Amino acid sequence: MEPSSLSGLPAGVGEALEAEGVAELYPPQEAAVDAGVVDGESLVAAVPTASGKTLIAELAMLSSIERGGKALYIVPLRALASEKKAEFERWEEFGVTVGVSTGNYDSDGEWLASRDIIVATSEKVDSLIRNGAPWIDDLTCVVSDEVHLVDDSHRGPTLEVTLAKLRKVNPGLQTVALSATVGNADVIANWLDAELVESDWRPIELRTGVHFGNAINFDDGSQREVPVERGEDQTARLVADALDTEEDGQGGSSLVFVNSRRNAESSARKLGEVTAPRLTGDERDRLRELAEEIRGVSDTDTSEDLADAVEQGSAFHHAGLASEHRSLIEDAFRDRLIKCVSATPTLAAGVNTPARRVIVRDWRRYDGEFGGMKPLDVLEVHQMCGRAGRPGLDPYGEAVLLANDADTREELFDRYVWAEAEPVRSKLAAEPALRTHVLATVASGFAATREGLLSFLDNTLYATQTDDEGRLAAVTDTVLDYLEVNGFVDRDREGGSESLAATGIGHTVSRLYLDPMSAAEILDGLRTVADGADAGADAADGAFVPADGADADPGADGDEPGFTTYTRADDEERDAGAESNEATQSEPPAVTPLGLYHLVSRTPDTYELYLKSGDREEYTEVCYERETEFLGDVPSEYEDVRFEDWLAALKTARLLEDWANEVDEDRIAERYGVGPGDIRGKVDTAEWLLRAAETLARDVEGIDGDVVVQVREARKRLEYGVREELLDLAGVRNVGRKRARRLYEAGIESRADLREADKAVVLGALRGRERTAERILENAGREDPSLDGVDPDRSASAAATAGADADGDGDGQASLGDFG
DNA sequence: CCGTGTGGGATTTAGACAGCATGTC
DNA sequence: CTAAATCCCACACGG
Repeated sequence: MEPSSLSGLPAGVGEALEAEGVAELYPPQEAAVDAGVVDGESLVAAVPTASGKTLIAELAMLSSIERGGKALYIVPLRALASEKKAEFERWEEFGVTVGVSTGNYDSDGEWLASRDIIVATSEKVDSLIRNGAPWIDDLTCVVSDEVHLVDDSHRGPTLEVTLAKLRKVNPGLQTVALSATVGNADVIANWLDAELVESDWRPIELRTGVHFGNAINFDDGSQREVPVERGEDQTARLVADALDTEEDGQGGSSLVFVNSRRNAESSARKLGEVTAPRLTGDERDRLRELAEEIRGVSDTDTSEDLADAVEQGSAFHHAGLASEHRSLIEDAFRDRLIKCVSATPTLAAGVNTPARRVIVRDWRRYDGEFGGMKPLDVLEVHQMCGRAGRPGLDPYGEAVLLANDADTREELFDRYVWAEAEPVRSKLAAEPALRTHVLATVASGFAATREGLLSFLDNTLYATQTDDEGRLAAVTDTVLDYLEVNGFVDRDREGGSESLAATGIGHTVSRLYLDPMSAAEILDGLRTVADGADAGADAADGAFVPADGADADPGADGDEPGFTTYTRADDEERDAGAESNEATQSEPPAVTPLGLYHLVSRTPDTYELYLKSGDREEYTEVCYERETEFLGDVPSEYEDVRFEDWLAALKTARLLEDWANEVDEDRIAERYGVGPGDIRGKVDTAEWLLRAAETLARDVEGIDGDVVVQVREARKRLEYGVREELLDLAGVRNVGRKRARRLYEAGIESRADLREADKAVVLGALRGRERTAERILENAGREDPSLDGVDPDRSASAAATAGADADGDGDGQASLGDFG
């Protein structure tokens, strides 16, 4: 079937596809057309990665738009949103407009409403529905990329509920779901009332095999000799082999999957010895430039190590990298400049980064709950393998699993090569998931009664999959109790039915996209400040918290009945013993940034930092030293199982405090054992939660107005990464934490000072960077920012960084360090 | 005395979505 | 209940 023979697409699209080189649709694409994708039929396409799924989605969206409609493309990752947007923008010449909406990159609502295609993450779509984005009603086509992620216990329920809502709002909606090949695609199709197209077909041949001893044995029966000498590294040998095998005049790049960040880094270092000797002089030069760029992103050890590896033509990739690092690596790998990337699963499901050869070095990963090394899911390994073979560059792709002995080789064949991916199972019937979605469903008007709620939930994948009819209702009731007790939902039981309505705060929480448990924790903490001596009694009015840590169970996968007991906060207090609570009961604690950072860090919306050995001791000490700063009760060190989590949150809070005290990034990375990406991530999350806290504090009665100001300041200090006295300066564009501190040390303490100050001093403080200084003066609103003929005042830069590296101990003074 | 090598026990362990506007004369 | 690479430190060795 030729693209130009398709009817229903905007004029010229078929021809344009042919011009792109799509002379003939791929078999799965043709099957999708036969199933009616261009005629508005719903469809589930369960086909391998890189087999033309995106074109199926494009055919659906473009034909829908041609009929006067509007399409939404849902992605699982922010990075994919921009990738897809760029891809879809090639249709703009046919009059099709594209917009994106994600947490970081948001276009204004009205502008979005005018776009034909909107690309967004599932959470963002959920949020847009909660906030009543008007264009949701206009959608005629929704595409869900990587739907098999409904299986994810944390984010799957959001996708599931969001699709159910979209379909409810718009009954005629064409739903196109793109899935990896999974065991039960038919169940998904059944749920979405869609046709099913299932295929193993790939445009580029993929051979999957296992290497052991001197050869790779492939699934097609073929064998490739790759002898490994004694003492030689298996992975290195395979990477070298791919590089030395020229196809199209070029050696093949490799992607190595490993099971930890540290392994990724050490693997990249070792493989540099393989790639470096195979680089051309030109490549070496370009890699050196790239390495410099990487060093410029961040001055942490991680960044330095990455740059060192990259100079050798090898790189690592994991979530500890800053996002700029990640895209630099991804781009250079796609450009074949970097020959080999050692990665954690970040690259398996992320943006498109194919390689000739994929090496799955580690097929087991540590899992605390499992109690040891757990074999990866078949689906995950298949996704990794699917990265093998670059369309248009490689004639074939090779995926190789590594075995140390013959038994393992057989096991790997059985477990992964011959195996079908696991069936997808909904994780909706777990408390944390339902807590959020029940509130949102009620708040945004999808249900006004308990029965209505249950009947709405009947449209989810969970409902079509479960054999236990009562379970969803049981968890829903538990969650409703929780929401009612915390004042988010009003229930009215009359006769046989029960009406539900979100309270004012309930609406706010839903719109802020907070986990209701986070909101409860935050409100509880803020109220402690409001009424001082009455704090305990006040908390008892509204704040109930699960006592058994039910939420700390990420494995709640819908199999075990949820088990939660609710305890009044003041009972907790009594149980916990008096020693840690005396201070909070007798007088209102002064609100400090640390207190607020801890408050948001212990919320289920913040991912916990790992407590290393020695951390327990260290943070227990901090806990006592700074006892008065915590908002709410401190769990007892000896009697409360939550103490461990509390300490982990304290570690996060200290990281945030350091950031807000201008501690250098590399120092923080070292002190907390994290990468630059982790720091940015923590700061971002905390900023988001503090903003939400600010809104909550304003909306709720009984919270002191002064608290709102404190929350805002703590948040702004995180946003800019500066101490209080630099807030004004750091608000000027092009002035970050470093420049603000230098200006301040030079005597320029505010935006107003910038407008008045001696230009020579400004220039000196900015180390003689004329262009930068001019831009900054302009942004500060100076009338005549020109620095022509101004000589930098050298003495102004001498004081730079004094006090900038001080350890934060929360009293606003530089201290002598943390070794005392 | 000190740098270097060795061995065994201790330590550590993947990923990543959301909102939203502030200060001034 | 399950692993394995790496780190850390003590200790031995040789110059």
